[in-house]
Amino acid sequence: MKYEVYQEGSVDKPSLFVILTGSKTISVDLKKTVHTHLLHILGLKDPLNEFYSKFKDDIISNAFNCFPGLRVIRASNNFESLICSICSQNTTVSRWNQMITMIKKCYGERVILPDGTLFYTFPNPESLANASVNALTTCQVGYRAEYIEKAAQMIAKGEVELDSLSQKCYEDAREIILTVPGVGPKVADCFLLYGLGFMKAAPIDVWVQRIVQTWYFKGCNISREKVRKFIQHRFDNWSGYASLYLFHYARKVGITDCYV
DNA sequence: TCCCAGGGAGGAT
DNA sequence: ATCCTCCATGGG
Repeated sequence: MKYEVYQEGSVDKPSLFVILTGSKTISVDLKKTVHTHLLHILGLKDPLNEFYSKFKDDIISNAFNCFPGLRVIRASNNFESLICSICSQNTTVSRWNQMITMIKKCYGERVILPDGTLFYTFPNPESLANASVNALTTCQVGYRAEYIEKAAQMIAKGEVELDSLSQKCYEDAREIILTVPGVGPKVADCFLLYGLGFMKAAPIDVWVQRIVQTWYFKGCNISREKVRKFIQHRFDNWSGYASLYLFHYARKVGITDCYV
């Protein structure tokens, strides 16, 4: 008896499937395993109250109040997490969702649940490694097609072992994943946080950078690398959470009227 | 038409 | 190390 967890849909319509294969009866042990896995990927074990009480400056406190209970959702599959992170660069969330949906439809496995629900799994590294850049472009991924193909080939060949990265320290894992085409500082930290669960990872995108510059550095221009170091020095193992809350807060209140 | 979107690579300085 | 330009694509 085995189980697999699939996260589906979009930010607006998230859904989650647990697929059990094997015998018809579900053992108590399996129930426990699935339960534990779900607690983990939904971040339900993360002690948010510790986070909220530990950091109380005006900015982060406002973010807490805006999104109480917001959690870091872990990916259930490392390869999917890597490709999704690569796709997220320089685009909008809606187009990002669109890209992933297309990739799954074109290269994933079609699954129909007993209740009739239809969805597609995320393709394995081999499937994407064998896809031509030209064919990938039909998934509306633009210039990222080349990144996706090369990254998939690296993983398929075993040149980078994603699963073994979680055994290493954050810095070593980061250095290795940065060698993958299409993976820069921000994409690397997305994968390290949401894929591998390194809570020290802090993805610094345009929003987090501008917000940190405005709120913590009086509007001075700070490089993304320095912003990352600042976040990690300040929030340590809560850096991933800090960047998540700052990101959503920045987008909610905008960048001009941040002193609320 | 121009600019931006949860950036990265390659090059020049 | 830091700064530039280009990359494909859709929406404002």
